[in-house]
Amino acid sequence: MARKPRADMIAETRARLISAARHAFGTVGYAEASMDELTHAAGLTRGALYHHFGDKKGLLVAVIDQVDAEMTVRLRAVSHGAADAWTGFRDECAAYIEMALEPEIQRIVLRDGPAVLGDPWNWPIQNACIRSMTDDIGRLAKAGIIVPVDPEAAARLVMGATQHAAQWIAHASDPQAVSRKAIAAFNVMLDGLLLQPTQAH
Amino acid sequence: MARKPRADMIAETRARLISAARHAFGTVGYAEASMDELTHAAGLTRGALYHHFGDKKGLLVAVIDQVDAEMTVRLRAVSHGAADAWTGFRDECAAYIEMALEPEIQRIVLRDGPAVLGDPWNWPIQNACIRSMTDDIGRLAKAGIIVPVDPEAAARLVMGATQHAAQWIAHASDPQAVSRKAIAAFNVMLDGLLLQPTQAH
DNA sequence: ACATTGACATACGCAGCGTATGTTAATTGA
DNA sequence: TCAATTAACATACGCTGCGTATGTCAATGT
Repeated sequence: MARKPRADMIAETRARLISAARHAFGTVGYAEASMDELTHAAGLTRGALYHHFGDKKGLLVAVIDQVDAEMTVRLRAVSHGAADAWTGFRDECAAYIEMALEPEIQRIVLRDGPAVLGDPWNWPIQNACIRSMTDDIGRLAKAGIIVPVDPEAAARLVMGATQHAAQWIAHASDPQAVSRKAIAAFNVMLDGLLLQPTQAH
Repeated sequence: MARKPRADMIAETRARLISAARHAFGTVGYAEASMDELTHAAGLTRGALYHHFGDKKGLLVAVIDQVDAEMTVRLRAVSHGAADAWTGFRDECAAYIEMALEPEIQRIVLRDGPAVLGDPWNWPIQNACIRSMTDDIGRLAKAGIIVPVDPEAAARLVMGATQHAAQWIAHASDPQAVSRKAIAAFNVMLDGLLLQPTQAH
């Protein structure tokens, strides 16, 4: 019974370590997370950790990869389910704001990741998100829906504004009210991209 | 000779420690900066450091305060020297991008600061910059130059886009070309705020 | 002049990361 | 089927580096 191939055991070990690390990094943060406590919580020792991930940073990379993959799936689902390109783009921005509000994503991907690993422009992380948004904007520009603008530049500006807005909301005393204000201002800025602005704020 | 009052000696000690820390944090980063090396470079020991700043984080706070003060002065100079409110606002945004390109500011204020101290919405840092930009936008809205939008929300979105753009530029293989693209896209977004867009890209 | 405060140095303990070494179980080859 | 080898993990160690406790000496107050 329990005819488990070795590869599955290894995958499970890795998954448990990543899961424990994800929880620790997401709550107390990367710097405060102890490798001893982390591995113990996963029912393992630091030996397993260093065997699989090399060092603490390697573990962080693995965690970020996992979170980023989930983010990409969620974003794709949003943009694919939209009626037209423009609303799809807006929905994707809104979805990104909501994701950036989640403490785990905010802490691990948006703060500790860049601080520990260096800025994300090099590592694969977030490039998936950027690429997705860049493609959307490129299509919108080609279709003549928005003003001709460099797609990647626009995508990066939008993502920057989005992340900032999310952190602002997350730390506000009244997140609901601040969220409304941020979304309203955000829509104004996005309308600025349209060739025929709705001006329907 | 050298009739130095005690207060001046203390101020000089603090200044030397902050200066050494600023250099270390700005080059190798907060996590990799050793307090021993740092204080030794300043001709002192860790005793002085812990006496004045409490702990490593306290030193980081002091460094950030200093850098932030300089940033605020530079931004105010830019906005005060502009012909009209709108160009003043644009100049300020451009100045902020340029500042965010400086490695010291990018690393200490924009990356390590938030990661180590938590998000900046609570500490005084950057609030000066935010306040300055918020005031500008508020005046522009009151004067009917831009669409009615919550000033703080707009300021935060603009700053977010700005910081992101700066990091993009800083890590590009061709910073000049990327900078042009970013500025162009940025102006498009800002024009979206205007009631009578120039559309002169 | 003497007491006191405070600026700074010295010395110590301890946590935590990384590595070197050991142990056990699964896979390979004949 | 049974070595032999490889690889997954545990154990043990050293070292760096932060924070604190203690000591010293100069400057200020009376």
